[in-house]
Amino acid sequence: MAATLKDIAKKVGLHPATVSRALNPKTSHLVNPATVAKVRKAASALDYVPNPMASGLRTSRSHTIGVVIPDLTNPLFPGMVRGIQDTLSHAGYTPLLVNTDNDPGSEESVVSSLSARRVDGFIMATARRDHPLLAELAQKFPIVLINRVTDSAQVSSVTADEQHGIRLAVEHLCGLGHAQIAHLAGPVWSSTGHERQQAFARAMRDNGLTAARKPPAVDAWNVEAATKTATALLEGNPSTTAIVCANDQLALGAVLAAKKLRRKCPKDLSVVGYNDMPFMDLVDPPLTTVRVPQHDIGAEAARLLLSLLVEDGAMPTKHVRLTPELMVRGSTAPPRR
Amino acid sequence: MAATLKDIAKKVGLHPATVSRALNPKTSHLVNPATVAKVRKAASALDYVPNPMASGLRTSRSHTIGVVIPDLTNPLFPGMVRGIQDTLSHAGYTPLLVNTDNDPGSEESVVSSLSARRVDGFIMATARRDHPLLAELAQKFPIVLINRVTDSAQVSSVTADEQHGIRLAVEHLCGLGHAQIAHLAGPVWSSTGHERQQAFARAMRDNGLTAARKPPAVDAWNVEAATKTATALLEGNPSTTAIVCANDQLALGAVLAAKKLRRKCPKDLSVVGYNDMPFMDLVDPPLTTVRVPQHDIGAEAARLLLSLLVEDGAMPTKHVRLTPELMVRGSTAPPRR
DNA sequence: TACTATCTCGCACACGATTGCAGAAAGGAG
DNA sequence: CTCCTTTCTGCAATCGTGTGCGAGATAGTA
Repeated sequence: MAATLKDIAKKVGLHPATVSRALNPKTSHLVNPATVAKVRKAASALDYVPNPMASGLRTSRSHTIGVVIPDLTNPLFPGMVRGIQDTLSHAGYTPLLVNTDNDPGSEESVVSSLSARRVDGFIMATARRDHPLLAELAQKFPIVLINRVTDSAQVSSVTADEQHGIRLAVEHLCGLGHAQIAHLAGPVWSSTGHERQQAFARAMRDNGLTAARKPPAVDAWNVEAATKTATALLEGNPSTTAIVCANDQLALGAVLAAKKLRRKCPKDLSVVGYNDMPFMDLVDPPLTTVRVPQHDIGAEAARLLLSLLVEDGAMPTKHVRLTPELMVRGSTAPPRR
Repeated sequence: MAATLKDIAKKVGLHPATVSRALNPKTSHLVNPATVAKVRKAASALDYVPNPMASGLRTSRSHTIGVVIPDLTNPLFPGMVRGIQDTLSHAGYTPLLVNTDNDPGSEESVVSSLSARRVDGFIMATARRDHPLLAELAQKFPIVLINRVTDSAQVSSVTADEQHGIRLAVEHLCGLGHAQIAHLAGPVWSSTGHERQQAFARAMRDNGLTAARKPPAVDAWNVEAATKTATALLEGNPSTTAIVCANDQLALGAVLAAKKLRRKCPKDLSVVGYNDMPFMDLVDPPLTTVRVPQHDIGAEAARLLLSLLVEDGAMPTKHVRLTPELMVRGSTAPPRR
């Protein structure tokens, strides 16, 4: 049905090989400019589109990229995915999207199905600090991590500057007059949970405040788990006037916990989130949060991976950190005295 | 690097063709069970994974499905996409995801890039009521529509039962004692906007109420446009005590409009949304809305498309309607008297 | 004129899997 | 023992592109 190189060749009276060279920008200099033009004209007249399976079979490059995320329904990710899609598609690459639900077993199966598809590389948002599979995979494929990184940093990454983001949150609360500030930490197996926790301790110290040595850590990035942990935090430390949360879901949980304990947010408790998911300006109360440039992270990761592909492994690993921004809304206020 | 049929053949002393038949469930009955077992063992010993480009080239089936949605960052879609992914992957198919931003030009370009990739079929969430490109595409590919349908219904679809969903909303408001109920309609070029509007008129009639002949229609599915239109609605009809909105974004806009006009929701105005996007239980006020089974819609669409693929066009078009459910929350209350 | 360098193009094969066809072997019936 | 059927496997071609190699043509130089 669809036109092939052979059809074009027959039409213009040339050999398919010549047509191939003429249409390929990298080899068209090997053929007479006049015939190139002739071939191009015939190609578009026949609506020729190259068959990616045939060329992929020959060159063993699929022009597809595996994109591995925990869960697409987590509003943090669609923005990043769009950044990836928009950038990759301009370069003739197609992302193949899969979810792991943060389950290592399921990750292994989706990754192997992607490599069965012969993807040319990976963009992964599922890194854990200790991640044997990732190290192994990095031997065979170019990989760029987004959002999270792994401890043994042999893999390139694009993340937000956690240090800076948390500092913005802490200094905002200090500026409002808070001194009893707690951190509601995320899972420690993820770099985001870990780094934000470290960043919090440092930011507190730099502002002359003392943080709890071991902030309570939520064991999953969701509202329900956060509500439980935040309740315990507030019951254990009733003097707390503000909480910096490791992400927006945790912040929503903290607000719910406060509500349960009859503490009004922001009057009795200020809460700061992280990520600025869609509609966080419309929740009750509108959430003060650290906005990370989701689209940019995805786009930058895609660009980085594309350059890894052309360099073909001969590129040093690179860690890009994008700067987040504080969105001040209704969930923070001066402490009650 | 990766093992091929030839490698297996050499190892067990057979011809590649026999190995191919042995490993393919559809042809393995042609080969001696004993040798099948031998081949299988050798295959797993060599970590054999079939090369999809090679088999695709030969069979001209890519085992990929184009999934066309307006915008992944619209929280309505991730749930559907996951339903699609989960179902397709179990059947050995891979979805290729693209966004159109509701722009026909961009839709044409992404669709052509997908057919250049030789997808085996399409799942589309971008149908407009009048949609020439879609009709044309349906000639060449199996297609299943989700969420929206097209007027000339020659294409299978999986949607929510709009009639039923809107009726739930209207009867809920009637039950609370509302009589001055308005509809904030979505874009009329989309079947969802149109059908919900029709459904609203009918539900009102069935409940002995009169609806405005021509409800104000928002021209895009977003909060900003909705706020403007809702403001105009409320200023033009101050006696309105409740609004049924064509989707959640519009409902959020209606709430904002009310706030701007110093009418409290739900005390002075009840608002009902549609879709039940994530976190709609945490906005201010918690949104009463019609929940559509997003994951199920995606999963069902994938199943339908898969059966279209095996039937190879010899299947009548089928329209599946899934039943939505009303989530009663804080944005609706009895009218003030 | 002869020789070399350059440009342009065709030939043939490879990539890895699928499949129609045919032939060998084995088994059964008469 | 012969003939026929069934079962299993090999052969070879094919899908559409890409690419090393070489042949022919043309141009340039001495």
